[in-house]
Amino acid sequence: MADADAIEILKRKKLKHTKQRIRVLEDFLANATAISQPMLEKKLGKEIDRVTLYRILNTYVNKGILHRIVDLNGTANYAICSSACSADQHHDEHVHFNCTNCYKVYCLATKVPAISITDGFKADSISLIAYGICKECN
Amino acid sequence: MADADAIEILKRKKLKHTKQRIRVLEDFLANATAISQPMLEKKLGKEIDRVTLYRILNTYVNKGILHRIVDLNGTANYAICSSACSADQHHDEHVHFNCTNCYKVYCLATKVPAISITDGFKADSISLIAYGICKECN
DNA sequence: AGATAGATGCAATTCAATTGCATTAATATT
DNA sequence: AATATTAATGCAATTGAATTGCATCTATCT
Repeated sequence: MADADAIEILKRKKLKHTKQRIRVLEDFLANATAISQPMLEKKLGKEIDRVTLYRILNTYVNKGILHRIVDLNGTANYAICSSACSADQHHDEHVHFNCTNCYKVYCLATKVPAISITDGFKADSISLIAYGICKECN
Repeated sequence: MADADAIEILKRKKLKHTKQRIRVLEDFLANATAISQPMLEKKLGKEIDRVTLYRILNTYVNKGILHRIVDLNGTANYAICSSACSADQHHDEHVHFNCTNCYKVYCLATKVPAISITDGFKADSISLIAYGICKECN
């Protein structure tokens, strides 16, 4: 069952495994696609309080379980990290696609290319988002 | 004077040159750096109504005068486009840097590398944002 | 089982952004 | 130059995402 996977991840990250955290994590494990907070909230209904959901998502981002993608509207979207991600560093980042029509965010297979950063700036992570029309809207 | 430049640009884009539009455009011409809507609003004080400012910024993005960079917080930042930008296409895009400490957005000299997009997706523009500690905060 | 540290839920609040509508200003027309 | 037309502005109200404080509850540790 998916429960086991979720609990396993929480243990590894030294997080208490509450009903709510398991519920959210399971959802991400079941769907490889990115989802926005508002959509996730709608999906969960009254299972989890809005504030709790925000806090869980933040915790997961900080622990390297989820990555956050801010879309065109400035709304946070979340997707599960590759196993290589840790609390300190988010590795192996891929390109995201943000549809200008339906606003959905996709994780593409394309990896973010290495870039050179101007002297004096210290980059921790890089986000590459392509904007356009997605497969579904085409 | 800067006024002339701003009016020239507005003419070229077939936009009415109102006092407010000139004021905003001048500001961007004088400062090559990106600025957020809230900061710009604070800077302008009561010179321009908040809603008008939002509308001017949107118009400028649509006409290819400014480009919009959504930062970590989901807040819109704006910077002047290269001369190559048009209403239809934003060309010649460069890498942006978003400081995780002061939240400022910088336009770096580095160009966004070409990437291959998964079949079925049609990318119109690409945004590459590096997150980390900026020159000032270091 | 009891202690304790941390997570949750609720109410209230902040802050960015948008909408509707009346007013005003800029261009076009005569 | 005055008027008509079209678009931009300003104000009030509203939406929607995200955050904070605080009381309550729950998972882990002893």
